[in-house]
Amino acid sequence: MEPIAHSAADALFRALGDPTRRTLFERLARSELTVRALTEGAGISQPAVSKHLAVLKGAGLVLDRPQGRETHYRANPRGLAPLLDWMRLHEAMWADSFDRLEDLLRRMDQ
Amino acid sequence: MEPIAHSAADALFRALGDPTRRTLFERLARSELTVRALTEGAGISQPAVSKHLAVLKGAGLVLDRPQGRETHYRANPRGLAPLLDWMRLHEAMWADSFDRLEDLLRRMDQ
DNA sequence: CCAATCCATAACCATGTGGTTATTCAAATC
DNA sequence: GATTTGAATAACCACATGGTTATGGATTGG
Repeated sequence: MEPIAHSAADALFRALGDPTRRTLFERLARSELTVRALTEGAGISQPAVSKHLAVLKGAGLVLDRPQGRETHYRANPRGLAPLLDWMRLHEAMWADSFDRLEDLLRRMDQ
Repeated sequence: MEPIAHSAADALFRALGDPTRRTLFERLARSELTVRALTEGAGISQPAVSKHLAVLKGAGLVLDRPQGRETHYRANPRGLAPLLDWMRLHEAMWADSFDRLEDLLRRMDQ
């Protein structure tokens, strides 16, 4: 249920604001993993992991690939694009540091 | 549920995750404003604005300049640096994924 | 076919968060 | 000096959030 129209950046910031969730995302950025594999070492229960994954998926940060009874998750390479878009709005505040990321964004948009 | 390692990126993501707070930050990125000026047009009470400003200040996103009975706030030009650092940390990761994909496509072409 | 496994969902609980109004203190203004 | 004004703090409240255990549906394996 979404009574208010949140921007894409909203969902991204909120999703990444939780350290546990950000850790899950970082693990998925390295390799595709099942929920089972993610649960091991996460320090929380499997349902908690599933809920975090649902949030990450809702923010467009991860993609899921159901295969039989297990679900494989991986990072969405373009998931961070809206975050880069938002940061570009404030480019003036740190323009000198922005060039490399801007270049990356261009490559991701291909 | 005791997140021990609270990184700077944590505070940034959490602070920017709230749309009201991000709007305040964006206004301050344009010009320095008093709490009074920020409250007008924010749609919330003055104490609510003050609390948001305290969060933004805690995240290093804004700086305050008390002057007499009013306090002027402005965006901290270096406030977004940790966020940029976090993205740079993952830049290599994205690039790797991207390179692997390019590599795969190249091999398929032959 | 039956049992075990993987994952999502439901139901619940404690704490955090964002808002309010009331209050206080310092500083302008009269 | 008295009053008004700006901003932070306190006290409180409703709801969101992140965790748990319990459950169920689908799939795999013996």
